[in-house]
Amino acid sequence: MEYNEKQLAIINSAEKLFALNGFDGASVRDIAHEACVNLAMISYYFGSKEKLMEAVFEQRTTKIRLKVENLIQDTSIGNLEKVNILIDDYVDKFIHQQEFHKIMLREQLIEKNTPIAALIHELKKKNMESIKKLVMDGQKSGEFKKNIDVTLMMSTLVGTVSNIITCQSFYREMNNLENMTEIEFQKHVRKKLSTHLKNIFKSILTNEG
Amino acid sequence: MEYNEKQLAIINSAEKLFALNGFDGASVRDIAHEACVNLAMISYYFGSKEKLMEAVFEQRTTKIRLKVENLIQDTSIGNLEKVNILIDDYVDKFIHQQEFHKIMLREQLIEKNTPIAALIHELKKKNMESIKKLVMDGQKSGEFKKNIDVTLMMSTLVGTVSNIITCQSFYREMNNLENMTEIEFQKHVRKKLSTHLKNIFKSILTNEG
Amino acid sequence: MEYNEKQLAIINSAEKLFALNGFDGASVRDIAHEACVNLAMISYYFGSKEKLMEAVFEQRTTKIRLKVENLIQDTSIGNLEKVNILIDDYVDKFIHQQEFHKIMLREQLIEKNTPIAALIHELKKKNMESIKKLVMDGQKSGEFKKNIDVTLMMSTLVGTVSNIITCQSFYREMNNLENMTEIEFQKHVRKKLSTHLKNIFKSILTNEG
Amino acid sequence: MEYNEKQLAIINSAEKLFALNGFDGASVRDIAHEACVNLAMISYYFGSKEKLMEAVFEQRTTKIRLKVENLIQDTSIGNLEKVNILIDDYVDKFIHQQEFHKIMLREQLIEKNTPIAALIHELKKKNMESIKKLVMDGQKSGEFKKNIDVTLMMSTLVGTVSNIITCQSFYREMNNLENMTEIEFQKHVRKKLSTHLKNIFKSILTNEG
DNA sequence: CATGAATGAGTGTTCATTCAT
DNA sequence: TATGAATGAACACTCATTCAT
Repeated sequence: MEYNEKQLAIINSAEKLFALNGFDGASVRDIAHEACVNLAMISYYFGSKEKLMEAVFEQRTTKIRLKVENLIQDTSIGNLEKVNILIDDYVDKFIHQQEFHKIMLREQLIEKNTPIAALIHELKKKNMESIKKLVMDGQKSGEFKKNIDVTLMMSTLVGTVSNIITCQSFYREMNNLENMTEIEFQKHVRKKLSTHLKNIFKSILTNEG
Repeated sequence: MEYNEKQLAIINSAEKLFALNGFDGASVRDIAHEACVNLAMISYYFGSKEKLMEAVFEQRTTKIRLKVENLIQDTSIGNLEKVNILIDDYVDKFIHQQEFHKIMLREQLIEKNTPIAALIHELKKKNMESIKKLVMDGQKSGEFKKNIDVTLMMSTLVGTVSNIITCQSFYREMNNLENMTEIEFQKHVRKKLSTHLKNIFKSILTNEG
Repeated sequence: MEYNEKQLAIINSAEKLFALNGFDGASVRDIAHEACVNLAMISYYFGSKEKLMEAVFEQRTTKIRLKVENLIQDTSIGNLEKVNILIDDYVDKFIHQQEFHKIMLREQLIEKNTPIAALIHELKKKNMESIKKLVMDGQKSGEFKKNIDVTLMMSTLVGTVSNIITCQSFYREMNNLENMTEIEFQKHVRKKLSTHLKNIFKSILTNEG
Repeated sequence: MEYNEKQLAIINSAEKLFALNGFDGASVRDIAHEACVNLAMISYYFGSKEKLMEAVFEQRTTKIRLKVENLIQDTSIGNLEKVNILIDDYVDKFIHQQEFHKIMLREQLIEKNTPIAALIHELKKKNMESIKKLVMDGQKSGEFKKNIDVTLMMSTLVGTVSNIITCQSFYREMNNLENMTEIEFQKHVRKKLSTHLKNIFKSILTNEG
């Protein structure tokens, strides 16, 4: 699906306001105003508020899937190194698409079988399969331990990053980083998170620290 | 603050629907209907929808704080063991108050300075201070390593548990546990999460695996 | 009808708030709060908000009627002097029962046949008959002119006083009396109004100025 | 500000119902029904019930101010004649805009500093200044007496007319005019009021009757 | 006698959506 | 294609009143 300039403006504004106020808390009026388009355009282009949310998801998730699959199939990189690349990718993705990921976190709290829930589920399933394959490869090659709970491991990756992103102002306060610029802070968190998670994963996957 | 039966029914229904649909997605009508009380009772007892949300928080958080502080001060337990108890407490709390914690996760996504945001902030700050003290005690006694990023460590604890709770149906699917009863599943997850987190914390805090 | 202390407190509070906010604008909650009585007491004592309004009227109007009738029948006073006494009475009544008269002004704007409208109507009718008799007496004695439109004359009396009372802050401003105390101002207005109206009535009723 | 047909229908219905029931007594639902428009249109066009009231005022008061000012500046008319024209204008205005003037009377009973109170205040102030100038002109030319209380004089004008308008059914009854048509009655009252007030003003302003 | 609790009807307002143009 | 106007449904909340105690 390709969108014109106005449609993209709507999608971006929707992403921002959905992230900030939630689906119900963000009105199509506000989104239209933020995007500087006529209110009726949203229904006109996307059909409904729900369909707009789906468009936001579709727009942000299409590029994500391929990356992981390509990485797994690359035979020139060791499996632990692949894991480390994956961690860095994940951290980066979260940091640079904070708004979208806030929407995802929110949507996962809803237990209804919405089309968006289906999209998220599929995305996570595909990802999980790739990671499982990666772990099995590592186990076959002797790099990784046996008996690794991949789901739990991924929960730690996703959960830790989500938590830091969600609570970044708290993180700043706890570590006296209130005066850092946003850019500096992102750089700082990126480094810290990367090291922290790589250490954890090494400990989970391999036999020594 | 003590609540009568009807007030508690309202609080419980509110907790459930706020968790399920978010603050804006849950209407006071639905909450009143769920609690089998007249619509006007909610305003009558709590003043407003916002105040009801605050009552939900107040009701759930008052008991939490003391536990951690008491644990820290107990001199009969080793520091690593204290950490393990803390992990088990945390996992249990999340599992048994899933709905409330979903509300907390949601509220933290909002960046506004609501009274509830203040309550959450205070709770987290107090908790963090206790944990920091615990880690320092462990470092003084030589049990724990130097240079431990407590904030990151706690993010891993909270984030991992949150993620598992949020995505429990996905977790069931990934591990072929769809047919487990809710009780069995909780027991299973409790054990798994506990072991997983204790391993991670041991690796973070101490020098060997 | 005799009222106990609480009932009188309610009536007084009702008078104040009805005058300030109108019948619909004053809630029974506010009245109960102002009177420091339980909300349910109002329905309990007076039956309904409407009945409370009637009680306010009944309480304030019972004493008024007699005065005029007695004055008319007094044979020791000249008719023009009677008119002057009447004017002074009227001015005083308005000044000292401002709140109640504001309610009356408001009620007369409503064209519905409420019980209160009937009370007001009866009061005005009785009054008007007395005045008509007074004017006829004066005409018979030769003190007053023929062809006097008593209704119009009374409209000028009532209308002028009402207008001054209603717009007293405007009157203060126009005459640079903003710094006068309430008591001083009432005294001032009383004198001014009295003279003004007596002059007008003399001009209407008699043949020279 | 120019209004379309629907907006004018809303304003007219609002004027009618505000006059009849007061601001609080007239619901936007009733106004919408009276104007045969959808309930939401009122918020859509005017923003709120209060803003609608302001629109009613704005719509009715814009044309009024100029008239008086132009009259004062006309050098071809004597000052007493100007006063008489003013009286006729005033009487006419009240008779033909009864509903709006009832709203004004009501609003002046409220002592809050609403935007409408400000509008009324400004209107009255401007008017009063013009009249003061007119009286001073008359005094300079020797037509009028010295020591004239313009505020009281205007209170008599406005108050008398207000009272007659407010109590017109009582006036009909007192003068046995119940069977007159509305038009005939207006004509009758107009004539009576005009003469009555002109006499009073002559007596107030000049030295003989 | 008095009242806290409770209620159905009603309030003004906002919502996502549709439609005529 | 684009939009100002319009709408029915729903919103949170307040109302005057009632009732069990």
